[in-house]
Amino acid sequence: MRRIKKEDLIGQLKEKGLKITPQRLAIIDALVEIREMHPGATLIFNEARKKAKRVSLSTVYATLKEFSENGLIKQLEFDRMENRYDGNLSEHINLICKRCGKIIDYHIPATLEPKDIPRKSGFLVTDTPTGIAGTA
Amino acid sequence: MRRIKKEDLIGQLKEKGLKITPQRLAIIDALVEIREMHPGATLIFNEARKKAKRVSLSTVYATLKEFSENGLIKQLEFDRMENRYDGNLSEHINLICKRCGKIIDYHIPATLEPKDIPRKSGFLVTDTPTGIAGTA
DNA sequence: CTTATAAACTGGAATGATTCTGAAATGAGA
DNA sequence: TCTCATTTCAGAATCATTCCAGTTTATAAG
Repeated sequence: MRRIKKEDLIGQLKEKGLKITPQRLAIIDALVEIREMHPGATLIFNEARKKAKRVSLSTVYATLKEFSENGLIKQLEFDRMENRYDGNLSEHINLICKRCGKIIDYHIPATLEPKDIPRKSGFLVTDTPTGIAGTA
Repeated sequence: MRRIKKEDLIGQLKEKGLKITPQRLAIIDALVEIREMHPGATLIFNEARKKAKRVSLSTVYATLKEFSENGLIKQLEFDRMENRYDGNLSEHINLICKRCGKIIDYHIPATLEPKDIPRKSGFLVTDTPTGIAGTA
């Protein structure tokens, strides 16, 4: 699984003409370090605060939104729970439990047909890279 | 990817009648060494300072401007806006379990019509990584 | 080797735009 | 209704860059 790299994110910030601030660096650090899961804004906020004292929750939200709008990270939105943010833009599917909130990056063998997914996993598609408009 | 050569730059300085100063040499060194990234003025400044103690940020700005005005370096080294990270958004679906909490990365076969996924799999599409929010 | 002088350098201040903050508002779920 | 995640907003702070005035320096001419 590919991991996000700090330099990559910073480089993309520059390319997009976004400014590099201590807050953004702290958030990037948090994203890089909390790699074992799909962190929500609150967790990122807490982690970022360890890096830079002056980070507000509003900024975390705004920054994550900014980042995902610019393709630096992926924002995973769900009906009934806190948003999660995914720094891993490689080929994978995010599965999220609506009940307990756990998120897993899972790689399915190429032989598995999409139509078999519901039967085998009972999961719900919440994100696709091919441009499908979202649906409730 | 084009490479910058130190001797080239120095030679061009002479041709253009520009003076060869320690600061400019330091900046050239910095440019040569960090050419794999998209260095901003600040990064070049920091790098140049390692070479020559006496370099100011003002000088870095002025020098970079001077250099690009004289064609020594291409402007794209500093302010190109296009994304150099191609292929970040790969073909995959994010799946979320509504019941048990598992997450699955599913690689979409070329034959599968994205908009058929919800119907065929029983999954729900709520987001796309192309920057178009598809969230319901 | 000097000297003259235009070019280059410096630190700080100015600039315009972006970003941050904290509190209050919103909105959906329990 | 209560709670919690998220958004909004206006003013404050910060960022990247340029500008400026005074000082230093590279280099060509003597």
